Amino acid sequence: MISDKSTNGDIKHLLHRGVAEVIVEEELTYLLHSGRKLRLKEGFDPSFPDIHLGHMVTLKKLRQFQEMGHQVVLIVGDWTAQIGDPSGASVTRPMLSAEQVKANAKTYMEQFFKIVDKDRTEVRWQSEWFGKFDLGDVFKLTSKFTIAQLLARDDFSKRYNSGNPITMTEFLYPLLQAYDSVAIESDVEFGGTDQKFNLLIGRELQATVGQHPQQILTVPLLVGTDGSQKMSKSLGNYIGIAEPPEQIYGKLMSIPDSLIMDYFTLVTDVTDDELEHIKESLEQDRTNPMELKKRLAREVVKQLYDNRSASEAEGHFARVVQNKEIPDDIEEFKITDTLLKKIRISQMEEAGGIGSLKEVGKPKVERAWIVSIPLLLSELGLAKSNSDAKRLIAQQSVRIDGKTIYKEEPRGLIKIGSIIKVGKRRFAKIINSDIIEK
RNA sequence: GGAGGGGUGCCGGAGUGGUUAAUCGGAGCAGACUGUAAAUCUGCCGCCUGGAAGGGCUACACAGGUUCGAAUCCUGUCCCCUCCA
Repeated sequence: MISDKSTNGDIKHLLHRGVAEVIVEEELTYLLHSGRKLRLKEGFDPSFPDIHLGHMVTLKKLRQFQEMGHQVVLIVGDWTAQIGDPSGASVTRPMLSAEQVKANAKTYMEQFFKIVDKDRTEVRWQSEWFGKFDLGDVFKLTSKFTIAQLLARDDFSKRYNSGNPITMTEFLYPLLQAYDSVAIESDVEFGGTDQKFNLLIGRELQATVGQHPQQILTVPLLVGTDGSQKMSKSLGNYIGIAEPPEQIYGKLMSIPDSLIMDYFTLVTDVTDDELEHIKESLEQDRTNPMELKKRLAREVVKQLYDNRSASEAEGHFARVVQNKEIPDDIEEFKITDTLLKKIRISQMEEAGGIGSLKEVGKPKVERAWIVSIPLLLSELGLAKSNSDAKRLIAQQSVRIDGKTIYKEEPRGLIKIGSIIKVGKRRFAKIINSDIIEK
């Protein structure tokens, strides 16, 4: 049963904070007052399994609805994923195999339930209904829409007019999504503003089969860390909610100032009053925006992890980034005979003779090797290739145990515990091999 | 079915026989400046080799061919787009 504790104020806040548009607002407001348990539809394509902060905006909204007693219906788009959502795309997307889809869905849901309440979620797979679809059903579905209707959509018409291909399956995509709404008898569907078209088609289809058309709630698209395009995995400007706290914190610190307000509004729970304060201090230049970003980063990490992780991430940031100290969780690489062979040990008398790995394997044996630094970097993945490594060295951005490597002398001394630093942020540590290789 | 246009490096997009690893822009990387912000400036930006100068290899849809020499010309194949039907 739905609690009727929710006041008008609550509902207003629910329908406005972090919301782009509600269709139809009066109707949804009415439904929320009605005491009925609403079915909230959220679909996803398991094509990219990682959820990022951009998705989080919708998920937070779902959570808020859940807290008022409503039911989320999560639809796994195992059919539509094979088509690829054409929304906002300027090119046709590649199709996915069924296995990929399954694996992705699993990962997705693990992340999904970090934010959405699992107990108030019903998970449905599209294949439940589309698995049974035959050509007759396809005819029935497609005959309800016209090409003109589909071309009304902005990204389709743009592509069409600029001579880019649109496949028939892409045209089908919105119809399938719409059918999902019918299949689960959705009351409200959620999505980013770029989904508006698809969501509206859902309303139309529901109406034609005699269902009450779903309400639509769209959320603004979060701009990615690059500050210009919407956050998306393929653009590489995203912050994944499953990333480690320091990563999330660090990435948030790197967003441009112009996005601070958006991020606070969309992905944190700071109160509207606080939002107002933040806005003012930004406008009046009262606070160093960096401080506001720290607050933001803390808030987000706190939500995704906990308070402690947030403080730790902050400490990490202060030490490593601001004071340029060496991080404590550097990636470690075992030194092995195979590795040494690859990076060419030059026999080294001055360091007291070069050890073979047999000796290295024994703990406490102090050994050092002179190795080719370019080879070392590419072997350890700190550079893309040998040539790349050489360029990095030429730019004097490679340091081993604090000593800069110069291109005139691209060899260097490494030993157990050596710290290799490339650029400002890439680190690696050499550790002993506990397995003695042949 | 007919007519026309096109496929170049991560992306966009020049280049129509040699001086082209291929103009330029974007992205990316490194450096300066900073607040891991913006803006700006500098360098790099196929792979291998060399401390460097340099050398080698691979590359302009694919496969052949012409030529001393081809991203550029010819033939075939594949793919894409537009218009007409």
